[in-house]
Amino acid sequence: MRGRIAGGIAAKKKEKRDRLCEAAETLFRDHGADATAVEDIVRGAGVAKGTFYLYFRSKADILSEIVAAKTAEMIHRALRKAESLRFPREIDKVVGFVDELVEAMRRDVPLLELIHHNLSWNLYRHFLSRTGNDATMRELRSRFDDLMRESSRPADAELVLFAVTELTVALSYNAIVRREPAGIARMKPVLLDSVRRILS
Amino acid sequence: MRGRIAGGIAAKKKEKRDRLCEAAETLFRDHGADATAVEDIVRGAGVAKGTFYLYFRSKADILSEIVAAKTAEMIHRALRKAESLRFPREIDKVVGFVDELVEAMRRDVPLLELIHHNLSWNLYRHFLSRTGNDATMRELRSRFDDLMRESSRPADAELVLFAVTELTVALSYNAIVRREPAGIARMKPVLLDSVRRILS
Amino acid sequence: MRGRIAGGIAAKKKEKRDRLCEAAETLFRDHGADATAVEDIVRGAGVAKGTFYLYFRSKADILSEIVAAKTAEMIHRALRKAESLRFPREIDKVVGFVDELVEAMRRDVPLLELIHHNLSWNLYRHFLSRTGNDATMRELRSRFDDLMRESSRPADAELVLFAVTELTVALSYNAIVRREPAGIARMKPVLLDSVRRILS
Amino acid sequence: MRGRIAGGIAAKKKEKRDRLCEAAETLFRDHGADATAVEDIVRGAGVAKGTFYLYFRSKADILSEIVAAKTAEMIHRALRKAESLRFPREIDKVVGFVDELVEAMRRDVPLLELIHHNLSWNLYRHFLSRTGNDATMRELRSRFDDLMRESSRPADAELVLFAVTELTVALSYNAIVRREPAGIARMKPVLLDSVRRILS
DNA sequence: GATGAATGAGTCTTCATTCAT
DNA sequence: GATGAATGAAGACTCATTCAT
Repeated sequence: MRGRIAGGIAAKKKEKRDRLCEAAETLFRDHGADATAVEDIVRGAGVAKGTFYLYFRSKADILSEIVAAKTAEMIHRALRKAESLRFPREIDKVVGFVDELVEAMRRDVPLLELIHHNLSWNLYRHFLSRTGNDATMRELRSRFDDLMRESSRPADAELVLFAVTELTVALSYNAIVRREPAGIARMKPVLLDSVRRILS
Repeated sequence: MRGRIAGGIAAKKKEKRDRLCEAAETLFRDHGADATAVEDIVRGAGVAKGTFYLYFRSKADILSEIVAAKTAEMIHRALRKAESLRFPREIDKVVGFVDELVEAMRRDVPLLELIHHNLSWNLYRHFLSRTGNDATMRELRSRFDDLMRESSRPADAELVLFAVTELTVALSYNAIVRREPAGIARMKPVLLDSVRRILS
Repeated sequence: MRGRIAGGIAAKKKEKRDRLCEAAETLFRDHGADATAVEDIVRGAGVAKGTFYLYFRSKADILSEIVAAKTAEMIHRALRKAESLRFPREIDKVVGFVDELVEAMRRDVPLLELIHHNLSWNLYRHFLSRTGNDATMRELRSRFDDLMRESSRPADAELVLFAVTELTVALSYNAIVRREPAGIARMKPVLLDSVRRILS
Repeated sequence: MRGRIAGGIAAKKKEKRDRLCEAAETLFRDHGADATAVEDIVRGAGVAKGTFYLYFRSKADILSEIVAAKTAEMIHRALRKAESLRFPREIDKVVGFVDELVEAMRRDVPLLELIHHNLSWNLYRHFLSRTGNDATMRELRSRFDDLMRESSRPADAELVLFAVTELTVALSYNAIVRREPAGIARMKPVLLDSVRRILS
C-alpha cells in the first residue's frame, strides 16, 4: 500500500514501538511489571529513555497495552481451537470453549500470571461487544443466549456470563500457577462440571 | 496512666505491638497498603521506627498478619449470623452461609478492598482445618460433606468447596466494590443460584 | 489561502517566524517562560520542532527577543499617552511620563510579570540612545537634561535617570503584581513624589 | 545546659544539618541555585541523599532558609557598623545606615547575587517588625519615624521606607554586580543623595 | 527550507531497613 | 527493649537540542 520509500520511515518508527513492546513484554513476563524499570525496557529495546516516552505516556500505559493485546490474543487462540468443535447441544459448545480457554492458559503460564487480573473482565467484555469480534465468538454468544432463554433467568444472562467467566479464570489461575488446591488436571473436570451446572 | 501493679510491663510490651497493628490497619484501610509507609505506621502508633522491626520482620509481615486476622474476623461475623439459621435441608444451610458472608463483605467495604486478594483462600483454609474452629463452622462443614457424599463427585468435595469460595468472593468483590457488571442487589441472587446449582 | 502572487514565498518565510513569536508570547505570558517547553511553542505555531531552531538559536533567544520587543512596545505606549501632556515646567513633564508608564504596566499585568526583570534596564537604554527613537522620547530626554543642568549634579544625569527608572519599575511591580506593601493606588503618589524629589 | 553526653548526640544531628547548609551555601554562591543539584549538596556535605530530606523538605526549602539567614546576617553586619554613627540629625543617621548597607553588599558580591531578589523585601520586613530586633534597628526606625512625622506625608511612612529600600538594593546590585550604568564608587553618592531627597 | 524521531543526561523524591547509642 | 538518625538504591519522567531524510 505504502510507497517503498515512504514506507521505510514509517516502518522504522513502528519498529521502534514494537521493539519497546517486545522488550517490555519479555521483562514483564520474566520479572513482573513492578520489578521492571523503564530503564530496563529501553535497555532491552536498545533505544534511549526519551524514546520510550515518545510512544507511551507511562509504564502503566505500555503495561495496559500489552495486557490488552495479549489477553485478546489468548482469547482468540482459544476461539480458533474451539472453532472446529461440533457438538449437537449448545451447552457442550460453551463448555467446550471454556475447556479450550483453560488449555490456552495452561500453555503460557508466565503470560497468565501477567494478565490474570484483567483476564476475566476482558473476556467478559469481548463476549459482550457485538462488534469487531470474529464469527466464532459471535456464534458462541448466540449459543449462550439460546441457553439462557431456555433457562429460568433470561434477564440475568450477562450476570451468569460474568459468573462463568470469573469462575473459569479464578480456578484456572490457582490450579495452573499456584497448583492449589490441586493441579489443573484435577481441577478442570470440577470447573467444567460447575460451569455446566450453572448454565443448565 | 501507668499501672501501679506489676504485670503492667508485660502488658506494655504487648500493647506496643497492638498499637502498631491498629495504626497499620487504619492506614491500610484508608489509603491502601502500598500508599502506607512504615513511617506512617510508627507515627500513628507513637513509637520509634526501630521498634516496628522489633515486632515485625517487614511491612509485608504486618500486612499479612492484619489481613489474616481481619479475614478470620469477617468470616466469624458471618458465621455468627448464620448460627441461628434453621433450614431443613443441608443445601439451604450452606447457601444461607454464603448469603451471610456477602452481607458481611457489604458491611465493611474498605476491609473488603484490603483483604479480597486473600479472602477466598483464607476462607477455604478455615473450612478445611478441623481444629481451632468454632462449632458453627464445623457443623457447616458437616452439612457440606453430607451434600457432597450424595452427589456424583464425593472425591472432589474440597475442590468444589474451593470453586464455591472463589465464585463467592469474586462476584461479591466486583459487585460491591466496582459495582460491575451490576450492584450486589442484582448480583446476589445470581450468585446464590449458581452456588445452589454447583452443589446440588 | 496560498497567495497566488509571487512574494508570497518571502511572506511565508517571515510568517513562520512570526507565528513562532506569537505562540511563544502567549505561552510565556500565560504560564511563564520556565513552564513553557519548545515543544509547546512549536505546537502552538503549527510547525515542526526543527523549524524552531531554524529561526532561533535557543529558547533563551526567542525569550529575549520577545521581551525586548514587548518592552519597547510598552514604553512606546506610555510615550504616546504622554505626548499630549502640556505642562509649563520640565519636571511636570517627566513626572507625567512616569505616571503614564505606571498606567501602561497596570494595563497589562501578565506582560509586566514577563518583562519586569529587564524593564528598567531597557527603559534606561531607550532613554539613552539618541538614535532610532521617536520625537517624544527625545523631547523627554531634553526636558530631563534641562532639569539636570539646573541641578547640583549635572555630571551624574544618567545615573539619576537610572535611579528614577529603577525606582519606578520596582515600586510599580511590587504594587501592581504583588500588591505589597500596598496597591498601586496608594503607591503611585508616593512614587511620583519620590521621583519629583529626586529630580528637583 | 545540656548534659555532656546527651549533648553529643544532639550536636551530631545539628552538625549534619549545618554541614548540609554550608555545602549548599557554597554551591549556591559559586554556581547559582538552579545549577546546583541536591546530589551536589549531599556530596559536598558527605552525607547520603536521604539525609538531605531528613532535614529539608526540598531544594527550595534549604534555599529559602539560607537566603533568609544570610540576608539577616548582612543586615546585621551593616547594623553593627552603623551603631557607632553619631550624627546630630536624624536624616544623617538613616543615610549613614544606607551607606553601611551598601558597603556590606560590596564586601560579599556572590552573596549579593544569591539574595538580591529578596533583599529589599527582607530589609523592609526587618525594619517593620518591632519585635525580635536589636536595639540599633529599633533606634533607626525611631529616627525614620521622627523624620516622617515632620514631613508632609506621615501616613505613608512605610511606603516611603519601602521606596528607599528598593532604590538602595536595585542601585547597589546593578552597580556592584553588573557595574552598570556605573560602578558603585560613582553610584553611591547618587544613591545617598536620592535617599536624602526622598526623606527630607 | 522543513521535518519530527531520537537522544540521554539530569532532577527530585521516596522508603524499607539497619545499627550505634 | 527502645530509639530515630542515617542510609542509598531505585525510579519515573522532562526537555533542549541534533540530524538524517
